[in-house]
Amino acid sequence: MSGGLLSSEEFIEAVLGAVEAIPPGKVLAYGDVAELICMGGPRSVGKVMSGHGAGVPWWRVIRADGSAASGLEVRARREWLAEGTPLRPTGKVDMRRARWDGRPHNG
DNA sequence: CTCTTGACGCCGG
DNA sequence: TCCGGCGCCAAGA
Repeated sequence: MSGGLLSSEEFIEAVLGAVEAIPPGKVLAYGDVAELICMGGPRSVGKVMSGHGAGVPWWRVIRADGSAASGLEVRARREWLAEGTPLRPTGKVDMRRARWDGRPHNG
């Protein structure tokens, strides 16, 4: 099954795995996810989220400026409020406080 | 191979 | 803060 090189499914699994690992109240930018899994780029991550993000906490993956994806602003805001994600007066996520460092919060 | 299109990112004005 | 421009990565026509 392995074509040798990275299959698209592996990339998809890597992205979804990283997203599931984000603790509640924290977020990652699309580019952060790409760096975390050392694969692809922000555009590619967005592509995966668009097609396979329904089963993971998609609201924890946002733009680098703290805003949610187009069409999902309202739903995302609801989730952010529900799990206590640090928000700015502008309605965007406070990236400075909410950005996940990538390490288990248990420590 | 070239052009266009995305749940993107950074810089300038 | 709002826009426009350019770069980046992958897929489709």
